Amino acid sequence: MQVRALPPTTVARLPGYLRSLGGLASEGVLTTSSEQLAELVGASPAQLRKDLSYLGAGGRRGVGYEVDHLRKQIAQALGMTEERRFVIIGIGNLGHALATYTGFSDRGFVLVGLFDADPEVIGTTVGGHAVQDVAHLEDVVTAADASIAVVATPASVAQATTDRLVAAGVTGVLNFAARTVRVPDGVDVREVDLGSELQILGFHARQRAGAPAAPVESVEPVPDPTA
Amino acid sequence: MQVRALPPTTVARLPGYLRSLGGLASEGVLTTSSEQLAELVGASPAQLRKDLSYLGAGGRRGVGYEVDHLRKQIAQALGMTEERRFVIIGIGNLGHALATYTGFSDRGFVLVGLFDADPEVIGTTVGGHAVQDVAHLEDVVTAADASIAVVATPASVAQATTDRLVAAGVTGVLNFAARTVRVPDGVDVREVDLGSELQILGFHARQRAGAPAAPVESVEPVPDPTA
DNA sequence: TCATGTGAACTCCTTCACAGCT
DNA sequence: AGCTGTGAAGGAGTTCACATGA
Repeated sequence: MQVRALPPTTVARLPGYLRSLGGLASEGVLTTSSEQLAELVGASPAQLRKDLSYLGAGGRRGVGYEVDHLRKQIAQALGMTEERRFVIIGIGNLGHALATYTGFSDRGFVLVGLFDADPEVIGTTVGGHAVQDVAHLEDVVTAADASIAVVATPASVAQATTDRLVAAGVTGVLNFAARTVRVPDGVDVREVDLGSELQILGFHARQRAGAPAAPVESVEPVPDPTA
Repeated sequence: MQVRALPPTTVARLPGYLRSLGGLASEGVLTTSSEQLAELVGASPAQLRKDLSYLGAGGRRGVGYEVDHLRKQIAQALGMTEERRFVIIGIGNLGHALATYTGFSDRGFVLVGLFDADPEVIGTTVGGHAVQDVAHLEDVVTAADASIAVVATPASVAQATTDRLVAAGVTGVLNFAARTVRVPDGVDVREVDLGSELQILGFHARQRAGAPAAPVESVEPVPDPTA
């Protein structure tokens, strides 16, 4: 046996590892260490070794990891050995950018359909794909056997759209709509709310401005003046 | 005293709570319960109460939370009582979409500058803002007192751009570039890698296809056949 | 000698369950 | 009676530190 159960946190870090390994490979590096790779991805060497050990990564003690082998190993764990087809629903500003984003195809994902509900948008070509009427969503998802969908619709229709996608056989949803969507067990959702990301940064900016909240990691251990 | 220290996980959930509360408010709902709100955001009631208790949320036992008061409380915790100015660097497909994305201004963030290095892009107008030469980055960040930056540059210049931003006084960076950026203590980064998000979904898709890895949550508690 | 692999300690987060107000 | 607030229990993830093997 090789792989048992990967903690979700480990899975979430694997793409980053793979990215950095790709960088090393393109520089002609053949072997790396947990310390070097950790530095590149911004993690601790111990965490990296623990993560890789779940994969049965096959590092050599005293030597390190073979870059190429490690890449294959992670790619396999992430299911990149098979082709994954995906669709994008909602071709507004964000959907448009996502449709032309090279980061998806770079990683082996194949875009098989763009959909929108706006007659003005339907029929236009974006990134080499004609935008189709969202009414035909199920047909395409089924015919192309798409397992992943990117939802970039207005918040008001995000849930209904997701329900349709799931009914059509999609098992993974990347949701950019400003609304949390519910899915049945066995289906996976990742919520990406760009506004929330800024707000989280805003929280920390507030801390720095001297607001009464979370402990600010001061460089020097200042003695508590209230003590 | 009111607020002490918010766990990072709690901070990350607050924007979602705020979003759902906004929905309730627009429906004219005056009071809510941890159970109702938890259902909306997809969390457990206990977690919600715990999170809100860190804020000194002021729910009434036997009654619930006053929607309007709670919104103010969370908004304050997130530093939304002050205006936050931000800039976007890299006006490619993604940067373009981000510049016209309404989710930022909806939440009180004020865009004060767009930057790019491409002469073809510099001078064009996107979302009512003229794209400026990235050479002038520091001037604008300083003059407008921008505390947050959105990095949507090619990976190759993401680190250098971030360094410049930090030197100019930015304390929060939202990084979309396909490379992890390093920042000094006291500066906050959030990495959003869209390709990674799909890959994480790809992992789970692979599980479902019957791959030898993580435990699939089966609907029925199947007895272990190896026992 | 060197860097991995890994049990164990530790820290953090979540869930539980009920006391405490309204 | 009802729902929050919260110690305490439980679970998960991270870090430590060293045995292990090249």
